Amino acid sequence: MLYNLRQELLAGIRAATSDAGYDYEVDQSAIELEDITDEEKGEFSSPISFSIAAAAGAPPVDVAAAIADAHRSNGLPAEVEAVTVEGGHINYHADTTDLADATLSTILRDGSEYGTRTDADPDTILADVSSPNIAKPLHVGHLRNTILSDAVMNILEARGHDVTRDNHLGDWGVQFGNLMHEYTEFGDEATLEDDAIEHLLDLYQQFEQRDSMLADLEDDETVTDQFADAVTEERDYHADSGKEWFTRLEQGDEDATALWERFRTVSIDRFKQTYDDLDVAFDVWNGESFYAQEGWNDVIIEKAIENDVAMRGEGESVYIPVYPDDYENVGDPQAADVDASLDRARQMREANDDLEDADFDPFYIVKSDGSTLYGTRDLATIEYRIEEYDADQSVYVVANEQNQYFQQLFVAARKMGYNDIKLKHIDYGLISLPEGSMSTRKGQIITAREVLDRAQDRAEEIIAEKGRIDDAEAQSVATKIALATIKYEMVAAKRERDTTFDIDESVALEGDTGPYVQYAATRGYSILDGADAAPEIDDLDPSVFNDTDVELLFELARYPLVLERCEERYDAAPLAHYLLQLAHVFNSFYHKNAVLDAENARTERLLLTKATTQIFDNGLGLLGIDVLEEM
RNA sequence: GGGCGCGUAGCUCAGUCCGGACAGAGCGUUCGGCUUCUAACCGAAAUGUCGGGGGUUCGAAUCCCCUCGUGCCCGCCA
Repeated sequence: MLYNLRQELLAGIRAATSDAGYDYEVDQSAIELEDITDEEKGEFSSPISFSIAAAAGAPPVDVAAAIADAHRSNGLPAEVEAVTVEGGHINYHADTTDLADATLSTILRDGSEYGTRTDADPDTILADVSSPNIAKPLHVGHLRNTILSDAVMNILEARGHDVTRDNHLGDWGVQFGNLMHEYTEFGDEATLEDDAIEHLLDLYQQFEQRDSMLADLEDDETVTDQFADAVTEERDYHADSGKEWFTRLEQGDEDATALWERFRTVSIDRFKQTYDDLDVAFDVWNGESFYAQEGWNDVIIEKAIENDVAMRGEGESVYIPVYPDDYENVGDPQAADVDASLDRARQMREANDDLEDADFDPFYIVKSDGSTLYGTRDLATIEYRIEEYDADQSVYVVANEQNQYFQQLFVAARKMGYNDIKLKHIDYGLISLPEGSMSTRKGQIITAREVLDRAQDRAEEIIAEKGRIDDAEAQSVATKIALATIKYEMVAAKRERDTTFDIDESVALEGDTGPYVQYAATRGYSILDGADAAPEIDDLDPSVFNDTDVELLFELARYPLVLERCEERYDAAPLAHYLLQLAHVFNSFYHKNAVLDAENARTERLLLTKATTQIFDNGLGLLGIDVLEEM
């Protein structure tokens, strides 16, 4: 209702401004939603009189009064009771009766659909989500990605779009060649059988640590030349063998493929356990290997050369030049403006002996040894998404350390001629630990498993302390609380922010947490349980509502606006904050007001309670958090 | 050196994109509230040079410039 009212008021202000004799372009920012507790400001307010007054040389109060008068005589929306002018602001006061009636009937009618919308022309959105690398365990960073992705995609679906979640596995690349080398050289069949992921991680870390140690030795000036040469030889032996394995894999070699498939299978089996525990799912698992094995990489390389947007470098290498002025608005199909011509790059290359000095970044799609790299696969993914899905948007939930890479990818994609698709990097901040940043290579990680287990243990402890839940149910309730804790924590900070993940703090169940919201919802259910019959909307008498009731009503009414904001930002944090706020208001509501024993507002407050639990259900549901009847 | 973020209460963070009326929460601190729909709760109090400086504006936490601090990226890895 507030959603429509806002649009109606905007049109009204536009007309009133013009009728009052002012020439001013009224846009969306002219109308603001105010805090319900501030009576003076009303529910919506507009400050446009200040800018008009500044230009017209008249006092803002007079301008505001003139616009308000005009609006009044044109006719205010039915839901608006009065328009007032305070210190130059035009304030619209909603009619509480209408607000109550419209909001409650809408929520109770729409039920689980409340807040969602159907888009007549929905976008087909293909999303890279979760995207762990195989042969490594899931860690806290994957937890943030997976949970944030799930919530954002749920919200985009609620906003009417058609979303396909692609768990874009990192299952291709030279790193797996390295791993095959390490396994054939040092691996152990029995250990692999026993705990595949752990063994593969050990081998991976062994390869990386040896390589970086040898690199340090090479640079060490105190060693003899002869020794340094030996070090280089040793380092190249391993690195070359790894590259060779990957090349064999790309060429479909039987042994390489068999080994790779084995690594991949054990990894996916393990990932699925964690995804099940998190209660998230994906529509497709088109890892990077898919695009390589299905020939999409070749399509890209041919197309790039055919369209004359790529040039050849050393050996077999091929790259797309990216100029510094290509980046602006590159994700937006309407506003992107790239220079696909190779002329500038050719001139720059001639003018500079060294490619490093040229004023463009080469976006490589083929390496000098003829193998592909992640950029090739990402372009292939875009091609595939357009061809197979007719995608309107290709979006990527990937940490912000890859910001620059995605900008380059998008430029390269535009140059390839993918001009009608929206490209969006949904970046999020890195998670660090209290003791410093994480690194899989150094072995400093907290696994997703550890986090889930600790949260579960903590939730079970607290349930035992409260002693309200039967032992039989305690564990499943604890699981839901533990998940609420983790999921809320992972989306509560706005995406862009780096966060420190303190496991002890995030399993605390007080204050600004998922369980706080769950608890409020549970209280709602508990109240509804105490009523003999479900309240009927036809029995609603909005005149009995007091300020506390109206405050809650207002929170309920603005839920759709919150989802709109989430869609705009591709973020779930505004929803998480909203639900927290709703929980606060609802907790105050039932503390201040008796519901079941209300003297003259029992039906009305039951309706409010029912509507509130509905929104907890819907909103927490979008965050992937279950509501509990008891806790 | 270049690029991209971030800097708001002791701590963790909303608000910034689209400038408006006294800058908001949670934790922690102090005080009060469970024979009354679950106290995983509620009420009250204290706490701020919105990193600093300049500019634009009737009006700046919000926009622009400079600066300091901090994180990440700058590989024919992903």
